[in-house]
Amino acid sequence: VASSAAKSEEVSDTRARLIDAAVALFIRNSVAGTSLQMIADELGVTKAAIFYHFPNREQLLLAVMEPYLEQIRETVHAAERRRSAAARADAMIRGYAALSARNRELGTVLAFDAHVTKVLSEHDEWSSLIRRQLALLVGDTSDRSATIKAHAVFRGLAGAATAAPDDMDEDELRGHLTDVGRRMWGLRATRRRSAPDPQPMSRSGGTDD
Amino acid sequence: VASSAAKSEEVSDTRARLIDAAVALFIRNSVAGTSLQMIADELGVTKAAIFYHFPNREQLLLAVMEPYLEQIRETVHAAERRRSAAARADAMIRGYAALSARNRELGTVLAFDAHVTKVLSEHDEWSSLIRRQLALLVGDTSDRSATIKAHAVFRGLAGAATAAPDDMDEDELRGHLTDVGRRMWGLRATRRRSAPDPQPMSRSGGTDD
Amino acid sequence: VASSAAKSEEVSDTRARLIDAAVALFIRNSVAGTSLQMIADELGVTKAAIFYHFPNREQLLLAVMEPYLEQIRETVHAAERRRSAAARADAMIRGYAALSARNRELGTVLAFDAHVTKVLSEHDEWSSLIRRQLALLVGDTSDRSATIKAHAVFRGLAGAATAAPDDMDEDELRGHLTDVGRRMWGLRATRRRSAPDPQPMSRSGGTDD
Amino acid sequence: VASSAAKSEEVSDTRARLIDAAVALFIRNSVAGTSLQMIADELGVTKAAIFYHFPNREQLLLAVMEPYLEQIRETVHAAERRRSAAARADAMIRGYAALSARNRELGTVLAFDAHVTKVLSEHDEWSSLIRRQLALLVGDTSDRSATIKAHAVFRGLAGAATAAPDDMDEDELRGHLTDVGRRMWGLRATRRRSAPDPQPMSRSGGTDD
DNA sequence: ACGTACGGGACGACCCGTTGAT
DNA sequence: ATCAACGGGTCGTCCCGTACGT
Repeated sequence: VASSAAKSEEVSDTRARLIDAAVALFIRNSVAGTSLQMIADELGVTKAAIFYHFPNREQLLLAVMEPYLEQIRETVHAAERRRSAAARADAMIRGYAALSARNRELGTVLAFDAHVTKVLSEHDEWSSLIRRQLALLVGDTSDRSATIKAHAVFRGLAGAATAAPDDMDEDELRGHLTDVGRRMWGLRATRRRSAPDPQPMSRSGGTDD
Repeated sequence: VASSAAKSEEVSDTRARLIDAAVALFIRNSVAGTSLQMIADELGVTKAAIFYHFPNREQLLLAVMEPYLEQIRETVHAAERRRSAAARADAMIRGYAALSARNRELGTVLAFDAHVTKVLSEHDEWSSLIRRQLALLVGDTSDRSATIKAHAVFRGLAGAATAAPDDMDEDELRGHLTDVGRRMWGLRATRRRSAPDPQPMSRSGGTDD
Repeated sequence: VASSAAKSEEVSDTRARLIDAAVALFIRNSVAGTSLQMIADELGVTKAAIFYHFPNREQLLLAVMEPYLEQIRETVHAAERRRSAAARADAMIRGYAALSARNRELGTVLAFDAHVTKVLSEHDEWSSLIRRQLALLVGDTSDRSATIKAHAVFRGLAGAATAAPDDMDEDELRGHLTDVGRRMWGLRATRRRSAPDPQPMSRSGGTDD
Repeated sequence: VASSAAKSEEVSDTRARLIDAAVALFIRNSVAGTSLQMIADELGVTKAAIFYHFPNREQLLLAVMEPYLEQIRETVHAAERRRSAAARADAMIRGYAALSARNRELGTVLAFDAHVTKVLSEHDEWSSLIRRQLALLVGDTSDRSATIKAHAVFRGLAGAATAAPDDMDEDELRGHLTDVGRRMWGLRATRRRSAPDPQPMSRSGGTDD
């Protein structure tokens, strides 16, 4: 059992390290600017090693995105369980802020890369996830400005995360992002860790406090 | 005179059409995903024709971005002439909203493409322009959240522009964007629900108050 | 052991055959006139195969030149060990004659090709080797004609080697070249008419006296 | 008449300047390393101007070589008029030395460039000229070493010319080259402008004294 | 006598992916 | 589980030459 476990750890070790190397290079050079050769070189292996663990380039990209998309999935699921539309929106904003704060660099790369967007749109599961994520803010009203505002929230939060100074920790960053996101959406902002806002608001806790 | 004018139109015709084709393809396939061969094919010419009009790929990209960057330059110049910090920030937000509304699709591509960002950072004039654009919002206060908020504004507005429905005209879109931008920045939003601008405007509005 | 040896022979086979093909084509078409496609076609492989064995065209060229440059290095080292200036000059002349006779065709190509000269001048090791080769004849006297004479020797010997009739063997050619070289330099010519060397030699003679 | 003369001067002016520019670039970058575009740029004209004056690249190359080949032709003609074989050889050596000294840089480029050699070999007039040039030294004897020596002379003299220090004037250089050439061929050298050799030798003056 | 605008075809350098051996 | 070796294709760049205008 021990040797088998050790073996399977080793087995998946290279796979995990390949993903890590890919992440690092995606951040440095963007997705399109990173070749399989560069990833292999980063680990000191050959390209063939990559093709052993992944059938092709796209599957490697998907594997890189998986943890990030999983976080989105959880956030969407949690938000969808809220009862009021306002609570759903607030949960989504807080969740997306937390998610962006947690994946400071990779998040921006994945959120804005054209190739990533295209790949996601071709996988039904992911594209429907994106739609549900949007629907949590927009609702099903045909408010002409809602879609625009919702996009502004998502792109704004994702884009702002990379701009954070290096010495700002994840919690503070998440606080700021939640703040901006709520304000964009028309909610009043709660200042975390500072003097709490006395005004009552649609309280719908979960990830905060 | 007529023939001369006709000639000079013809002369720059291919060059202009090359830029148009590049714009269209950049929007469809992103910058990195567009090869010179694709652009040439779009016009039914060979790659050699491209190299006659542009010394290399980067210069073609720069020519594509020029009009967009020129709009940014004008907006920054206009905003910098305001006296109070709040007026400068508001002018910048309104200007960027107008700019994003005017260049609905190309703007998003240029604003988020990693390769574009890199090319711009290598040209001193453009990189300093980007810095000034940011400084108009941030000022020189060392507010830890200001930079984050400013990035959220720019990325949010640029990202939201593409999401607008096709039948929404430029003015309405600009109104919505200005709205979100102002709210993000903590200013009160005016003129919601697309109340039409009463003031006459030279271009399609934005830099005046 | 046998299979391992056979394998390691096979392993470097294509690489060696690429160099051979390059040598043959360099002789026929000069260095500048030989493209990677031509070399690949000669072996029935694709350009990609070349790029697997060499990182770029220049490294292939360097690999082609290496054995030739190694011979120059040995000759220079041997000549520098002589005590008197006259002995050093004579050793260099005899060595260069032997070297030119041994590399009848490739030597001429490499010695005169402008691109080769440029590449060598960019590698410190090679350029200093060329300088030392020259210094062995010129010494550090400021004789105005010495440099000219030395160049005449090197270019003359290298250029004359290709002119040898096909049925002339290496030893006879070397004898003639040594002869001319010595006479150019003002030394008395010995062993004309191809009197065979009585001394035993490791390779095909040249650096011994 | 005056305007016509002025016109035809202007006419051929560009042609001559094109040749000069080509010569300068051939010296700097070798023949193969010089494109028509580079030549056009050097003069500030377009490639079309080149194609007006020369039907193609090869004809331009031929025009560049013409003056140089003309000098060879004269030298060969003069040498062929001598009666004894020794006199012909000496005349050829002196002539080639003078020629190499006069065309210090271009001579080396043309004498060693593989492409030039190939082009010359395709034009009967030039290839026969080269043969006659060689025959003047070799004679028609089938001396196995003669051809080799003759090549050494020509390549040696041409190659040595470029090595001359910049402050050495043409006359001195010619003297040195004549010296080496004669010594290679087995003749005793005459020191020009220095103390003349007292020994008698096959005197066959012409271009010297 | 020369410029404008372009075609057609190379070139070196990468790319992703596959095959067989170990 | 990994490597050596290679195919097939595309990229940006540069080449020579040409048609047409003035």
